[in-house]
Amino acid sequence: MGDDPCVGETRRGRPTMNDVAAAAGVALKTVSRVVNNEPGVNAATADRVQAAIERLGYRRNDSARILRRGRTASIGLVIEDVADAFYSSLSRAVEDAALHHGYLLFSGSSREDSARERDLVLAFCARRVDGLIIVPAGRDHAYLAPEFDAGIKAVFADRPPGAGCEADTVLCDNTGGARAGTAHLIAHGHRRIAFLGDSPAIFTAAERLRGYRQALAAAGLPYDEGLVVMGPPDPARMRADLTRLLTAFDPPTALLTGNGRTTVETLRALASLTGTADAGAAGGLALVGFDDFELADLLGVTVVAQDPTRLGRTAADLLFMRLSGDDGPTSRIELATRLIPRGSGERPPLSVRDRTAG
Amino acid sequence: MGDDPCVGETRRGRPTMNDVAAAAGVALKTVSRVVNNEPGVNAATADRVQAAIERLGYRRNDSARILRRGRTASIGLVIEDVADAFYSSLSRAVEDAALHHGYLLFSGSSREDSARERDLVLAFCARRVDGLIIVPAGRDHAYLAPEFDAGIKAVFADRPPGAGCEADTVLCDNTGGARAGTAHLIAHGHRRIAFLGDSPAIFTAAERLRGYRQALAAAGLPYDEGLVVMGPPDPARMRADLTRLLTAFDPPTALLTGNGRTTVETLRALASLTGTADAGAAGGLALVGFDDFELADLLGVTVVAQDPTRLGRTAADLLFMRLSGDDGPTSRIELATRLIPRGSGERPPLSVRDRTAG
DNA sequence: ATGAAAGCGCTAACAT
DNA sequence: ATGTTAGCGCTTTCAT
Repeated sequence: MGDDPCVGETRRGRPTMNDVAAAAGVALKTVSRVVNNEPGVNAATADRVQAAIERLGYRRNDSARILRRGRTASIGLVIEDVADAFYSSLSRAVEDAALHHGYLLFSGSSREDSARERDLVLAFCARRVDGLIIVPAGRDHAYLAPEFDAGIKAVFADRPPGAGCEADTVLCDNTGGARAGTAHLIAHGHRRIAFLGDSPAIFTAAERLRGYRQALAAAGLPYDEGLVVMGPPDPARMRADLTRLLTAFDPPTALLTGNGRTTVETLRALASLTGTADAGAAGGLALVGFDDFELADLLGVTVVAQDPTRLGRTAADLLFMRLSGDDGPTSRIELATRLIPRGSGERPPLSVRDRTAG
Repeated sequence: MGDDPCVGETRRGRPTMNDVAAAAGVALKTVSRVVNNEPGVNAATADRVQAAIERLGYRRNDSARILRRGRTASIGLVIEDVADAFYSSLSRAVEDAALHHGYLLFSGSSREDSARERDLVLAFCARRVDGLIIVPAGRDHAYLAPEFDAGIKAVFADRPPGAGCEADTVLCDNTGGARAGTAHLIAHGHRRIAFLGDSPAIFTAAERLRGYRQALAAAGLPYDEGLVVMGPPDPARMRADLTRLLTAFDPPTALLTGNGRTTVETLRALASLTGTADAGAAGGLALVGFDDFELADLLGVTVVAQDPTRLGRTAADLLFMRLSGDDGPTSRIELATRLIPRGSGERPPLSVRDRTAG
């Protein structure tokens, strides 16, 4: 003690392998071997090095390691909003997979802003993530071309990449799910079914609208634009739209809501409009929600359930296959949805009930 | 075309500043200046460099930059579980703050596992994050000492650090909230109030139990261990415990549930036990939940609301103050809770209602 | 089993 | 306004 190393211990912000080597009286490379569990180090030497590491509080600087090795063992995840239950479940699934493969995760929310999506992706690329899982906000992914050239792997989740961008994609069966939900309402006697969707610029919203129309067409029902409301799930806007719908001359007897937040806001609006606390039955309207949500079971809300966990896991699996060298053609997977009847979607139209009841 | 740079364009995984410099016919440093928007570059030169950057698809390698500069402009966030609404709201607030300050965010979930908490934190430190926001799973943070020595800043959120670890901390007023919730039930005539909390090893669960006891004591009510059930919110276990509680000789007339998941699982269990869909009123029991949750308004559930967004924002503010040089004494902030009456907590005891009704 | 030297791609300090 | 040089902390390659 008292020699050079001691000075080194407080000198810079952090001790380096050099400091550890000096403290342990070995060469830099030996420290590297110990830190990385490489074979070919005498047990006694290794112990000495380990002791120095602990004494100095040494931690390997991964920036330097990454710079040298070229691989970062990290992936980037861009979603729409962590605070949304759908995406937080997806995040968790991706996180689990990353953990399992020994990868670290960068994550960020695009807030449905394509510039922000790009900035996040490029920031992650600047950190040289090995791969990306992207829920795209934008429809132009030309900015990814240099990254792909550089060997970065990307998987798109929930929404496909923009035209011209070839990449693995995992989607939910949006049209099929919306078709099934609509058909379910039709099967229960509804003829005037309103669709309350998110902003039509969002891929999933447009696809679900398509499924709704397909189901109407398949049943020979007319498509009435007056029954379709698309837009971000703003409570005030939705209340106004619902009021308009329900007080119209020929109001809908059933609603199909386009995503979790829309469903929840619809339930709120109905509760306040009809003054009833029993949201599931509000106004006697039938309701099927696209996307399951916490407590939908207690509220008795019939839903077309997606599986965000499976979505995340599938996307991660695909990505890690690419990262382990898979070079096959890109795949596009569509995950099935599942209709869960809980009461709100099985009510017959009010008029029919009136007739049978009266 | 056809000259050296073209070879360079496909040679390595990624073009470097050197490649750009060669392609633009300038020196490395000039490229650096352009990339980093440093002043002192002729507009024409800058354009030439910019063109080369775009042509080659150059992106700065942040690992190299970080290695050289020593600052990473990134922070690490360790929470308990992204898929939990409380923590995903907190995450989003931290993410917003990080974005606002131009920082990138590493995040990970500890799953209530202290080893995993430590691994995540140390992995983030190996990436040389500038700061950390930690919702600790463990109670020993000695492993952070070398990181603190190295100048890493950490803020603890939702739960305090282990003994001997001095760091900024932001908590909710757990005891005060639980006290208020319990007092609310007592004020509505309840004398036998059960407490359903999470595992007692969790700081917040223990604090809330403390608040519950304080309120009982303040009202001169006895503490009955038979009315207290602590444990992770496993549906089956909770059903069994609730059944036992409610079929006991002297059952509680009110419940205080210890966190969001516990509240939700309690509602589920009550709904299935009493066979009623009206979860809020299930069994005629009064109920106050600690922590607000989506749709609690529709279900009419009275809660003691925390503010996870504010928690995250406050923690981030504290961290960024430290990162910008604040070196004052560590602070410990307690955020107030808010009791939101929605019906379930205002019901008088069943026996009293029987008496007045009959 | 151990070590010396080179260099990953960048920025900081110092020329010119 | 532009260029040169050194070196961040590590891994790789090649000795010994």
